[in-house]
Amino acid sequence: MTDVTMTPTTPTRETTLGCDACVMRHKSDWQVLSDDEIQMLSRGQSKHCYETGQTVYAMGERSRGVYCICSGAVAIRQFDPEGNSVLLQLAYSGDTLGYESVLTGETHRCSAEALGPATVCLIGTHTVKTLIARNPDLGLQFLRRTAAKLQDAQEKLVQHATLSNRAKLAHVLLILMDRCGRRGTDGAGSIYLPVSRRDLASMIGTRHETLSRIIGRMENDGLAYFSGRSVDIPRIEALLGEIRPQLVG
Amino acid sequence: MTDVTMTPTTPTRETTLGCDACVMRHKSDWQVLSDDEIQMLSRGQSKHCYETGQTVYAMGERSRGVYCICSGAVAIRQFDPEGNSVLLQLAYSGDTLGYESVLTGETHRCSAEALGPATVCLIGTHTVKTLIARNPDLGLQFLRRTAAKLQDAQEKLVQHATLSNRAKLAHVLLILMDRCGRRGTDGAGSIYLPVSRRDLASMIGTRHETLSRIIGRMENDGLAYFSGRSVDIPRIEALLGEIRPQLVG
DNA sequence: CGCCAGGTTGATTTCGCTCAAGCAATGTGG
DNA sequence: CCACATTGCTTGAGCGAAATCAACCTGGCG
Repeated sequence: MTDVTMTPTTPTRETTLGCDACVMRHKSDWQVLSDDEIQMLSRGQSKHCYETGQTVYAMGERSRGVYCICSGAVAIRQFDPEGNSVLLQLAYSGDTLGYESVLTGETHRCSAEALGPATVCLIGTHTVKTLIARNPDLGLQFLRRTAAKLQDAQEKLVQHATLSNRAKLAHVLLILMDRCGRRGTDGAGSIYLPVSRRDLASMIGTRHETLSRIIGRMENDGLAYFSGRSVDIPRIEALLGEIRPQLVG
Repeated sequence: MTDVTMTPTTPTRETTLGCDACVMRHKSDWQVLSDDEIQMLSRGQSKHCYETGQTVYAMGERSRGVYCICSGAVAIRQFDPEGNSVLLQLAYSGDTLGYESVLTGETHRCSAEALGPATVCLIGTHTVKTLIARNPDLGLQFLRRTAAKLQDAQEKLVQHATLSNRAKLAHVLLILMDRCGRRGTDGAGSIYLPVSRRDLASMIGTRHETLSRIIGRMENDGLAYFSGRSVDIPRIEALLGEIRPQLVG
């Protein structure tokens, strides 16, 4: 049972450059906007800096708009009534968060928490709605993104239903490898995990003690070596082979 | 290990009324269309009748457009490499399916199968894209729908990670109760299940043998009585109480 | 009639959860 | 600088839940 109290949301407010100068200008969903729409975006936005562990928005909170990550990584979690948390998604710079709540008008279903120092822009509800009405491509872009996330979530559901915990861990490691891993020359790789063991455990739907044991067994089998938040993977294909363990024929 | 071969997709083609006369005209996502856009929809659409078990579209198939259910129920499944299937979603009349693939241009990630006699309209890719471009509200409607489905899928993920199989079954029963159940006078209810035990088991992420045992225990505890596809629930609130079993302190 | 698919039940084993202790790193206040 | 609490992780023992393998039942159908 974890403590549900969160670090108070008191990020530093910044009033510097507009969105036209943003590094993510051409890499985010907002790339479909024209120059004057970007100006409109700039005016309806405010940039905030978060420290590790600070809350960008909290579950149950009223939506104030959507959040666009300029730098850093953000964890999207949901808490169950007992206070346990499940890490649903990792978001990185360029990702836009929280538009579900803007669309439905309901409160946030998830919390968003900075995993390290992060800068995030809040784009007010009114501005978002105006921009979507003005440029339908933005809505389409969000639709494409949401559809992709839905497929992702469904794939996870299938895996939770069919794979062993060990296979699920292997899968998560491969995904993290793509995202924040460095590839070696000979099919080897290494990852610096952006999350704690507890979160990693919640991602594969198990307890942290069980995760510990799985890690131990994986090290015994020479699949992956964990030390703090660093993971070394001698042969990446070996992890791939773990994903269908029961297919030994 | 189930057989992956499917009943051939040879639905009866119908060339009767247009979409303006459809019963779902004002209940589906297409309700945002104007009269002449509905005419356009009618011309770009073809209606098909499916028998129980017939495939509307199959996983891996190229997308031909989106599918709008006029009547009947459709199961959305995914198969894993071993041939096991996971039932991801139940769709009913008024629901629109398969637009993810239209948007991404990829092949279908899931299969759709008629659970009983069903009539489904196929709206060709070109028509869909034209209509979305012409009336942005349609895209927004799809976005809202997709966002809702995403929240749904995420909620399921949290439940798979935290709840027991018994609690998950209780939850699924409550959802089915809303969808296809009849409420009694005194807090009782009954459901006619639209799916087999195997599918029900896959919905809660377990084997059908285990489901059988859970059902047995639930009957012992007087929570729900199963007979074929009929379920009788004496007290619906009792099921609700099952969902947080470990909260007894 | 025999066959088959779908469902139930039983026996056995594996796996993961729970509770509990221990340990290292970090922080805090005297 | 040290005693002490806290946090994150690991490890162990015992137990309960679920997977697996297998037999068996039942109703529908050629």
